[in-house]
Amino acid sequence: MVTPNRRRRVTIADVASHAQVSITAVSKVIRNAYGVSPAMKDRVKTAIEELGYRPQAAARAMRGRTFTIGVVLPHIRNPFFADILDGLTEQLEGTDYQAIMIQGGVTRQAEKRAVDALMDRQVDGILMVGPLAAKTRLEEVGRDMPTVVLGRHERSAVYDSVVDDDDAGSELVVKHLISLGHRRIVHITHQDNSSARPADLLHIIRAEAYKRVMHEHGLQDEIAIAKAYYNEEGGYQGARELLGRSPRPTAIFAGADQAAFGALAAVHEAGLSVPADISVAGYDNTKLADLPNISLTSVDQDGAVMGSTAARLLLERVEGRTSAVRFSVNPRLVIRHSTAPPDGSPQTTT
Amino acid sequence: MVTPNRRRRVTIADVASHAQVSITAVSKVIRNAYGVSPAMKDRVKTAIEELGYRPQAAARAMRGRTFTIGVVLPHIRNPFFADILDGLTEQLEGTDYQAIMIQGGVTRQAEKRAVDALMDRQVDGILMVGPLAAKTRLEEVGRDMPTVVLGRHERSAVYDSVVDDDDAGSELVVKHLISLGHRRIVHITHQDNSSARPADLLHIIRAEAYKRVMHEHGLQDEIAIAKAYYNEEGGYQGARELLGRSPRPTAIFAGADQAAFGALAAVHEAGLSVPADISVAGYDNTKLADLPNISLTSVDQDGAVMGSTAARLLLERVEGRTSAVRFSVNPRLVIRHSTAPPDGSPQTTT
DNA sequence: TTGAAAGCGCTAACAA
DNA sequence: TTGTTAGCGCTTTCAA
Repeated sequence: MVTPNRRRRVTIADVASHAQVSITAVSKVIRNAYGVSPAMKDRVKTAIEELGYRPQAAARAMRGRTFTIGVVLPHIRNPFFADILDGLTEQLEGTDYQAIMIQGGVTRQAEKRAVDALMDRQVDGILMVGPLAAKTRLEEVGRDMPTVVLGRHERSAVYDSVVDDDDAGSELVVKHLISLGHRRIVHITHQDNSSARPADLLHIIRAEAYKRVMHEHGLQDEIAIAKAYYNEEGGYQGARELLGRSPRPTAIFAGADQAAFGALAAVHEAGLSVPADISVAGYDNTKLADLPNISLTSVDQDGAVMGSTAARLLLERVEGRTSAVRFSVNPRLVIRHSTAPPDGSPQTTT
Repeated sequence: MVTPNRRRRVTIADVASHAQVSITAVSKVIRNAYGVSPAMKDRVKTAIEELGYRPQAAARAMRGRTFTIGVVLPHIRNPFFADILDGLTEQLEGTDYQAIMIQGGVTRQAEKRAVDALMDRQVDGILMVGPLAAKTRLEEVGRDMPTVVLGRHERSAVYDSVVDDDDAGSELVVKHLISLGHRRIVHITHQDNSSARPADLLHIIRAEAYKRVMHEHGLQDEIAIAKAYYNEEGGYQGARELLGRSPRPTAIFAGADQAAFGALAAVHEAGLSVPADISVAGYDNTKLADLPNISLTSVDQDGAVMGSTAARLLLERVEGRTSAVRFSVNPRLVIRHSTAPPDGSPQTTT
């Protein structure tokens, strides 16, 4: 037994007395502030090393920053969020900032609790990924602290936005299916719990783009949308509902890969095969979509770039920027084996 | 524009003056401490409501708790972690505690940074999921604060452990394959970056159990293990390596579902079909394993129970328990369509 | 039952 | 360049 019980943490005062300097001097060194001689800096740094001193975020928070970025994720089950987080982590690497995550959950109430929890903990900035809250609430948060919102399309003057061009991405999928010769193309969208203006939500935008493109190709009578969830279960339920239509659709466009996986399950269960009997496409281009036995046609939105950009914007705000910035990534269609012309019809181009 | 710029946060002093009581009184009320009359309590609660007061964690941290539980996850790409987190969140619901997550990464150095970051932020307790650190380091953490370690098998007197019986789980899979008539059963394990004693790591235990059962059935000459990673890419690489053996194995047991998905990809790519040409099994029983077009035989370890237990143990420690507790869940084999007798051989039972 | 006051570890204004 | 000192918002003795 090396140490008996909980040991007292080394404080700035310990470092000061060990280095025989004032507390201020130590504070200046750890903050890289002006007005310290190289000699002083050395002595202090040595003392810090020797004692293994680390500043306590709580004490710093009382006067200044916590060097903490709070990230609110609805949940961690969507692998796309991992890409975002990777980009964010990479961008924060080398800075003094640390990202902490918190689950926002699937209700606005839980999400508010999560955001409040981050504010209570005095994070320096907050990144909200696909939040449910209304714009007014987001602006409330944005007024209280540096804020970046990822995945919502409204424009605000008080927080920054990072989005994918969901309208363009959705259009890519639908046009691809139409060019393969499909007409009975159906869509699985997300049943949200949001109080946002519908037009600002990515799943609504994807669904609207689907409708728009169908219209533009004279296929308005074929439009059919299942409202489920962007997850396996939702995709399964949605596909079951849509497969029950008569005549049966020849292509399913799920608004997210996770839902597309569920749709694939429903299709198999119905004794149909992909893509011979029915084509399936998703959105997000998750790693799983690339597995040969799934090989799902999907839309790639660069999550890592979204994450690193969000981090950069957040740090800029922490450093003082107050003007709002909006960043948009361009989606890219990744065609795989889950989409093909409908039963033997020749491939045509529109 | 409702508020001009960053508004000052409501403090305990604001509440006190608004309620015309002392700061101490307010403090007592928010802590549910003894010695407050119901009348006082009412007045204070009303004032808190009216002002929308929320205690600042940083200030509380200077004297007492932060009501924060820190969770270190290697990454968030493994859906099994989501199950753990769900259990943890549910258990914390209703308490004043909030869980925050931080990515530990894949190197010991990054993991240490993450743990240090949590300590700097004065979390009340820490849950480490599948850490890479050596036992000595874990005990160091455990001596400094309430600690629960999930997924590591060593026994410690200073922190609690939550584990799956990986030996039993692995045995279930291998015996299942043997009973189907397989002999050339190979295994994909994880190439770790840990400085832990090998025997304490779950992937080593799974691999050792595989070897043990093979031995027990006289199949020691068929043992073959690929060291890759517990993710899609690793499973793909590992399976490619193992499929190159001659004669070709008839069954692949991947130590994790994620790796099994990659293995399925490699098998398909090799022009083989599952389970006709080769059986594949995984571990973790993730949601994806249940999709009909994957239908992966896997081992279920109840992640939600592990997560909620971890939270319970952590809160007990925060409340003062110092004796160490170890909790183990029993794995359960879930047989699906990815495993079957090898090419037409009759099903036998061992 | 109530409240005054000290102090947690740090930052920053100010003085030397 | 260096150090003194006044808080930041809470909790917790201790006295009234």
